[in-house]
Amino acid sequence: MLTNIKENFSHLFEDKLIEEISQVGVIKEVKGGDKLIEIGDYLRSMPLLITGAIKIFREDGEGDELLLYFLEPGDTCAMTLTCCLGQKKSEIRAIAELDTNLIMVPVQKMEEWMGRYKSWRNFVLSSYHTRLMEMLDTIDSIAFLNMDERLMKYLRDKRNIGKSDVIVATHQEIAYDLHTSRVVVSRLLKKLESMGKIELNRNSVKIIAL
Amino acid sequence: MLTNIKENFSHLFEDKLIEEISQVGVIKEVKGGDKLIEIGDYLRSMPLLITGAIKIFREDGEGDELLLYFLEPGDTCAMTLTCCLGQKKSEIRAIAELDTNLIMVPVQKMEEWMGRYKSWRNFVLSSYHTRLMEMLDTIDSIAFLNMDERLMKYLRDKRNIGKSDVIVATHQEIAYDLHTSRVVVSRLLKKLESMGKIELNRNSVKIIAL
DNA sequence: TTCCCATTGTAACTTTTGTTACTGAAGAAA
DNA sequence: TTTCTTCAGTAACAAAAGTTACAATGGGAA
Repeated sequence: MLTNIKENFSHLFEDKLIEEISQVGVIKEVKGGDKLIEIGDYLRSMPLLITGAIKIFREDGEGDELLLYFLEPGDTCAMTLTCCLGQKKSEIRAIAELDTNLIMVPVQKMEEWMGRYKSWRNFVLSSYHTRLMEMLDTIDSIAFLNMDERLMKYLRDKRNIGKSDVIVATHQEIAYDLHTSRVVVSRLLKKLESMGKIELNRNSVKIIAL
Repeated sequence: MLTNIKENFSHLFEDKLIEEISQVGVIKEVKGGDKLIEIGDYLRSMPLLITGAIKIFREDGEGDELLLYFLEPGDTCAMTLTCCLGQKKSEIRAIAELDTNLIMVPVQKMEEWMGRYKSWRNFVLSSYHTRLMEMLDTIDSIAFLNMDERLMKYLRDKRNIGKSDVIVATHQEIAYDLHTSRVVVSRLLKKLESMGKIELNRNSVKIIAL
C-alpha cells in the first residue's frame, strides 16, 4: 500500500503524511460498473484514486441523469470532501468507469491533517480548484455546444480515460451519459461515421480522427 | 470597517482574525453594473462581500456568455481563491448586480491564515462547498430545464437578490444572462404574463406569482 | 439449427429553440 | 413640437433535438 500511495501522491505529500495515510487508509478495489456512491448517501471516508477511473453523475428528480466528469489517478472526490465536512448527503452518484483501486481515508483525519500538513491543505485546495474547473468545462459543454460537438467531446474524453481508440458502449449508454435519447445518439454517430471521423460496430465505437 | 466585518463575518471568524482582516483589508465600493473581474485577469486579492450582490459570468470563445450564479453578503469568490493560489488567470467575469461593498484581502494573508486559523480554513472550505453546490444548481438548470422554467428560476433569483418583486432589466439583458435570444425571452415572458404569473412593463418585470 | 433479445438504422413527425424581419410604442433629445 | 433611438411584440421560417414506430441485424441461448 505504501508503494501505491507513493507512486501517485509522493510529489504531493510529505513522507510523514504518506506514512499516516498508509496507517489509517483502507484499500478498496472495485470493478468497472460498480457503484461507489449513490445520491443521498452519507459519506464517512474520502477516496484517493490510485488506479482506474470513476465517473460522477448528477440526477434530477425524474431519474434523468447527466455525466459531470471523470476522476483519474491522483484525484479525490471534491464532492465527498464537502459532504464529509458538512455532514451532508451526497449530491452525486459515483460509478467506476474502469477497474479501480482506492484508498479510503476517514473524515476525522482529513480535518486533523488540514491543520498539521501544508501539503494536505494544498492538495485539498487544488482538488477543489480542479473540480471547479471541470464543472466549468461541463457547463461550457451543455451551454455552448450542440449535441454533435458534445458527443465528439465525450468520445475524446472516453478515449483519454480508457487509453484506447475503441470505446465500448452502446448508443443507449452514451445517451444516458449525455442526457439525450438513443435515437439522437445513433443519428449523430452515423453522421460522424459518414464524415470518416469514427467507425461504428456493435457495442463499440472506434475513433479514427476526432 | 471593523463594524462591517463583524456584522457579516463575526459568526464565522475569531476576534483575532477579524482584527487582522481589518488591518490588512482594503474597502472597495462599486456601483451596480461595474465590472470587478474580467476573464483573463490575474488576481492578487480576494473579495469578502459586505453588502450588495455580484453576478458571475462564464463566456465561450465567441462572446456568448452565461450567468453562473450570484454572490451575496458573507460570500467570497471561490474562483478568485483558486486563481490566487494557483497564479492562474480568471476563468470568469464578475459584475456588480447592485451597489456593493467589499473588503479586499491580499493573497499572501490567505495562505498564512490557512495554517493559523481554523475558522479561516472552515470558511475557505465552506466557500468552495457553497460554490460547488451553486454550480451543480446551474448545471441542473441548463441540463434539465426548458427555457421557460429557467426564465422563471432566473426571475425568482433576481427577486431574492434585489429584494423586490420588480425586476429592472430589458428582455435583451435577460437573454444575455440566460444565453438565449431576445425574441425567445419576449415570447416566453408574454406567455408568463398571459398566465398571470408576471406583469410586463418597459424595462421591468413585476412578479405576481411565480 | 432456430429462436429470442439487445442493439442499431431510419423514417416521419413534434416540440423547442433560434433567426430574420418588420412593426409600433415609449421616452429622451433636439 | 418633431425626431431619433431603444425596447417590445409578433409573424414566419429554420434548425436542433426529442419522440414514436418499426425494420433489420448480430450474437447468444435453447
